[in-house]
Parts: sequence; C-alpha cells; structure tokens
Amino acid sequence: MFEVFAKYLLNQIQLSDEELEMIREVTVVRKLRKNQYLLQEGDIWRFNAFITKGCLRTYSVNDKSNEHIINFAIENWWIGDRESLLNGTPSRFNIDAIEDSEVLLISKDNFAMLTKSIPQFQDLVNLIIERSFVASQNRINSSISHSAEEKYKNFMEKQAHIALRVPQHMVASYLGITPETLSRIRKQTLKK
Amino acid sequence: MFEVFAKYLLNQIQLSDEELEMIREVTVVRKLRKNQYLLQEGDIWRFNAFITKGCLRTYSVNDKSNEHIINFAIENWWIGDRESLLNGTPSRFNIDAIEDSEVLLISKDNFAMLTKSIPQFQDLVNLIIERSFVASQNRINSSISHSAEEKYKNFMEKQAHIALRVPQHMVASYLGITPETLSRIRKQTLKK
DNA sequence: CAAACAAATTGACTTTAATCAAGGTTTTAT
DNA sequence: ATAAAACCTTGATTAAAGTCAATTTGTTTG
Repeated sequence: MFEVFAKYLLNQIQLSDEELEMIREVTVVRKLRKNQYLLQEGDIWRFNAFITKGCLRTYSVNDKSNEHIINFAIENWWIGDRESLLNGTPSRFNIDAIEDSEVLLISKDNFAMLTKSIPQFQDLVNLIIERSFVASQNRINSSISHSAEEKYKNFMEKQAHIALRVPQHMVASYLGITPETLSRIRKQTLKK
Repeated sequence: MFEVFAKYLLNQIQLSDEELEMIREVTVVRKLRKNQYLLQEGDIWRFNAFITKGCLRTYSVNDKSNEHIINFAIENWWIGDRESLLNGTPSRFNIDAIEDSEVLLISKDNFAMLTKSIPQFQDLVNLIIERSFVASQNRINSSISHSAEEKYKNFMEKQAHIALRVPQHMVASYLGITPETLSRIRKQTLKK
C-alpha cells in the first residue's frame, strides 16, 4: 500500500504532487508470508525498503547455528542491510517476516535519483540514518553496561509494543540471552 | 593543526581554495591534556569535532559508578555526542582525552552552513554517519553473539592499533567485561 | 632516584547466565 | 477436531564471568 508510505512522507516533509508521483513510480510492492525471507545471508542487498504492514527481523546465524536478532522492524519503519547496500558486499544477515507483511522496495539507483532530485527527501533520509546511529549507540551502551534483567526492563519500557508483538524467544535473542533466562527473569519481575 | 584536517578532506573530496578557506575560518583548535574532558555528562554538545592528534574515549557512568566505554577515537576521526547535538538534550556520556590531544571544533551552526554551501562536504558527512551506523550494527551483532574471548579476539583483529594504544582496563570496559576477566583471557590465548 | 600512584595479575570464592532435559501450553495446519 | 509443531516454563547441573583481596609490575613526577 503506497498510501501508507505517502502518509509517512507527507507527515515529515513537503512534497508536490509531481514529487510524490516520482516516488510512487519507482516503488515496488513485495508481499511476504510469515517466515518468508526478504534477504538471505550471502546475498547482496540492493534496495531501500519501507514496511507498510507487518513485522520483520534482521538476524545473524553463527557457527553453532544460533540466531541472533539485530533488529525488529514494523510498519512505518525502514529495513535492509546498509552495509551490503553501501559496499556491494554479500550480507552477513538474514531478514524475514515474523508476520504476514508488506514492503515497498526502491532500487539503489532509483533511490539515488530520488534523493538527488528531491532535497527534502535527502534530508529526511539523512535524519533517519542519524537517528538510527544514535539508537545503535544507546543499544551498545545498554548491552555493555546492563545485566540481562536490566536489558529486558529497558526494552519493555522503550519498545513494549514490539516486545508484546513478537515471540518471547525472539525477544531473548534480541537481548542476547537464552529463552530460559528470559522466562526466569519474567517470573521474577512478576513477583515484584 | 588544520593541515591534518585539510589533508583528510582533500583525500576524500575535491575542494576549491575558497571552500577550504571557508572551512578553515570556522574551525577552532582545542588542545586537551591527558585526562581532560571534552564533554561531561549533563552538558549539551554543540559541535562537530575532528581529532588531529591523540586519542579520546566516549563513556557512560552507571549508578555503581562503573565506567563503560562506548567508543575510542584517534587522529583523523570524528567524535562527539550526536544524540545531544541532534536533539539539544543533555548528554548521557563523557568524553575525555586518553592522551594529550588536539581537536578541531566546528559549531553546529557553522557546520550547517558548510554542509549547505559545499555539497560534496555534505555527501562526505552523510557517508561517515552511514559508515558509523554500519559499524555500530556490527558491534551490536558481536556483543549479542560472541563470548568475552571472541569479542576480544575480534577487537584485536579489527582494531589492534587501538587495543595496543590504550590501557588494558579500557579495552575491558569497551568490551563490556572486567579487567580481571580480560587479563585471564589474554593469559589463555598466549598459551595457544 | 625514590615515593606515590596507577595498572595488571593472580587466587579464592560468588553470582549470573547457559546448557540439558522434561513437561506443559498454545498455535498451526490438515 | 486433532495431530503435529512451536513455544514457554521449570528443575538440575555446568560453565562463564564477576567480585573481593592481595601482590606484582609499571609509570609518573616531585
């Protein structure tokens, strides 16, 4: 649904009808069933992707085949592997749908055309990347300075809507702890 | 030393003499003795800062007054609190000099003027922020999926020049482990 | 140069979280 | 509706890392 994207954009920047049309022309809708991949490790990611519906996760898989979730993303948020996109290198991550979802894709070239011809769109993109960086820094801070319980509380305070929407073992994976540990933490915190 | 900055810039983008002069005019040199603060928690960070000499760290301090290092930064790299700069909010971090250092400061307003009047400078800044974001994502991945030993090895492989330049207890702090644990890990890995 | 300080190491012990295994519970698909 | 999966919980045990305390090594600086 391009309408969701248009609303998101117009909420943050001014766009003429022509500019909005220019954007619409280069977006491709991709529907994903639950569990379906948007990106698999080893592939090169060549898009910018905006979620109009559903919930996805970005995760890595290590040698012992444990999954580690780097990020969740839901409606009105962007997703993709910026490292692969920026450098043209194979991705170390997987992205798949946690729910039936819908994503708008804009190829790298088309996206560059848009940012070049629509300055306020470029500004918005810059702002989003900068905010993403800030969020990452805060997550790093949390991960090196908090206990498992503190990380969970923190996540519940700041992103309860996601914590309640995805399976609990994925929350554990995102926090870097085991599902058993998370279950015990929850039991503890309920008592309090 | 503005020369270091000029060299860094010219290495990556084309700049006319006038553009370079425009940049020079708004940079302020700040010398820092070892242990001196560039930013203290609670202050608002209002600059973009480029390091021409030395080594600094960004860290947080928790309730138990443990320090946790978010980042190291050396010559030819940028430093600051982007969250505070972006939102005008008090910083949760401290930045201080690990060695006698020299930093070039450009105020937020002057920096905005530069990015506006020098498009290739804007592009460079965007690229740097994007790369920083990618680096953060990879560090998050490492922190949730690796053991203490793996994190240390990883850091040594990718940033040995920093690992060897700063005190060992700061490396521990950066990795989110105690100095004792790091000491033991090093003893182990020497045997192998 | 020596005293004072800061950093690193080591040992003994405790705490936290991971692992392994078994049962319940809920969800999904036929 | 029911069987199969997936998910969550719980207990027992093990492993990893933290804490506390003492000692050694290394670095500043008066």
